[in-house]
Amino acid sequence: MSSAKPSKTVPGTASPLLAWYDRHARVLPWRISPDERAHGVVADPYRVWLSEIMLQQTTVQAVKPYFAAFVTRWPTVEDLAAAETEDVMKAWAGLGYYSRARNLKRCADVVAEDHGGRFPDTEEGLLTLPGVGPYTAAAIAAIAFDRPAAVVDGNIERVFTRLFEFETPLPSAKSEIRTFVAAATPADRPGDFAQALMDLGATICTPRRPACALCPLTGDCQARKSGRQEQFPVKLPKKAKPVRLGAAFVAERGDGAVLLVKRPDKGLLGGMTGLPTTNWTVRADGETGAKSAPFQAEWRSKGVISHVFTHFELRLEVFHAVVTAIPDHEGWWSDSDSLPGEALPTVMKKALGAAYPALFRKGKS
DNA sequence: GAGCCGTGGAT
DNA sequence: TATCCAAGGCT
Repeated sequence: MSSAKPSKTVPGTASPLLAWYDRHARVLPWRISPDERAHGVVADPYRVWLSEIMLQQTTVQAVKPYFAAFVTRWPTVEDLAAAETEDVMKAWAGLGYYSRARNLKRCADVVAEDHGGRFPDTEEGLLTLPGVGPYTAAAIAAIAFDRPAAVVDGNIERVFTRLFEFETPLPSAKSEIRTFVAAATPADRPGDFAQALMDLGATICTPRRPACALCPLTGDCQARKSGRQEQFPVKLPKKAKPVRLGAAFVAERGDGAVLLVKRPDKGLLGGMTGLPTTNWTVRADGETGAKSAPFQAEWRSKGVISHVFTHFELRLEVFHAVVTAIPDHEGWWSDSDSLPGEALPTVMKKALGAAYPALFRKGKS
């Protein structure tokens, strides 16, 4: 239940917002500026789609270099469809949420093979694509095809829960928010409208200390009127993150190459490259020491690295050994030339950094 | 609906 | 240091 009353329209919202956007739109590599759009420049659906997938739960700053690398290497959806999944995973390494990368490749294949290389231009059609959910379908429909879709992301949730003081905690309030956004979305410039709301949420209507004095909607905002703008959105309390323990093993061959393995396609770090590890368990038992190594060697501890995942914290003890006899073990040996290009998630680079401080500093390659 | 799924920057 | 959280989707 919400204290906000349903309404068919949101008077005065679209016009001042778009006027603000015309002056203050962020300049982003995947974006058509409001001026360009007004002069008939059309967005490239491939770039809009790629950016929207990368931006899921990920900051603009983190996405920028990945977006540039992808569009340089794979300028069109056909190019991406022709790529090897393994190369896509390598290019995605470090960005997180790796199921996005697999779905990205699957989606490119579907668009290339089933849709003649053209993205569906309706929300319903886009929703059928792998990795494209309600938000992304609406965003692509609005931004790439200028359709009046109700785009609701985290920014827009924050803006609307403040405008109308939604007391219902997220995520329960989502459907109600969507109704309000749909009512507010104009038939004219729906793509710019959605991007304007997101820019407003990112730069003015921020989670903490929103700059209400600079907001084009400040006169329409109920939370601002009552001075409770920082109380919204209301969210359910979060669960504490348990700690899991484990061990990782850096086996070095005589020539310096390191043994790597491919992780299962599903689950944590699915489809990515990693070091051989134990299972990661909440119990500090015999499965976390050198004796749990995949094969016999002169294992020496190189310390414990800590890494925080979405739903648990990992403390990983890293063991290193120079192996003389080549062990019978799955995987491949990667030398110093190929190692930086492997599909290694950040936690694995951290573990390698414990064994080779000079090569992997702070988890970077 | 709720759990799973990464990472790095800001405060 | 601890906490939050950023253009969510899948199961």
